[in-house]
Amino acid sequence: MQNFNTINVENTIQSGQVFLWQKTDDFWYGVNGQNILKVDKIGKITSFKKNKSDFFRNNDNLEKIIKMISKDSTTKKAIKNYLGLRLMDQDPFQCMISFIVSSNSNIQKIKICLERLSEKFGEKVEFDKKEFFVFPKPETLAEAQIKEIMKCGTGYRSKFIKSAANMVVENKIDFKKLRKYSYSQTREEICKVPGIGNKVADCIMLFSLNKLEAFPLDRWMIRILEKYYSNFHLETKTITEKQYELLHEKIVSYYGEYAGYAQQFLFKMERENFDKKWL
DNA sequence: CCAAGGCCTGAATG
DNA sequence: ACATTCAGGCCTT
Repeated sequence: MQNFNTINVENTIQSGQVFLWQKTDDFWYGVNGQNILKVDKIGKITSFKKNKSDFFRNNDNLEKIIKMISKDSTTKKAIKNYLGLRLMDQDPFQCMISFIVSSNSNIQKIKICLERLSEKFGEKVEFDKKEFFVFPKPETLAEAQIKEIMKCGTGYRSKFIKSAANMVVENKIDFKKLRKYSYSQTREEICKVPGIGNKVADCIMLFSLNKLEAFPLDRWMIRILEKYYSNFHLETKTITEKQYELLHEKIVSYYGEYAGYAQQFLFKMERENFDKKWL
């Protein structure tokens, strides 16, 4: 019996939100900041450290949300096929670095870069008789040489990583505050970080700052919207900042305050149709 | 405000 | 083989 409270762990982890996850036996293990999470097939979490966060957002009213975003046959189909897909509430620093790294890249490479960063700058821990590297702390990356960060394969994004970490250390980016800010206030703040534009900002907000109206518009989402919808398209050839904002406003007025969930269902469906790899 | 080019890197393409 | 293109953007001109 599927109901709205059932979590499809497989689909959730394999939906482009997280990168440092692997499956061993019947469990998924993942790095979440300074913590390691172990998830069974129904989404029950045990962890290396105390885990007080609602990682799978069980407090969201999925029945209400799904009712609200079920606006058309395309969305309904995506929801029907991938019921149990959740948004995750990640460690914000790891999420921020992850999506800075993601720009102009692909999932496989992002994963490798993040693994190397963790190995090089994160602490080695043992959990459940296995070894893991937790995600680097902001201080560590802030103090790291750009040259050394570059060795992880992050290329021109390396200097962004360092200064982003530095802004967190200096409290210019305060995730606790941002979590309480509105969507637009938060976006304004995190877009001050070099390497964070509209798309990366939306990912960080949706996946780690509790901003469910965030709707990341990457190349895939633009393609999806143009394929299935007649009124969601860009007026320009390239994704300019203005056009991004206009399209985002249209989307939110269409789907409502939980638009981010709609994005995740659509993205998952279309990428599966094209048989893209997730991790 | 928009278009165009550059950018690390590695896999895919010709 | 080897060159070119492209990939889940961002920044500068």
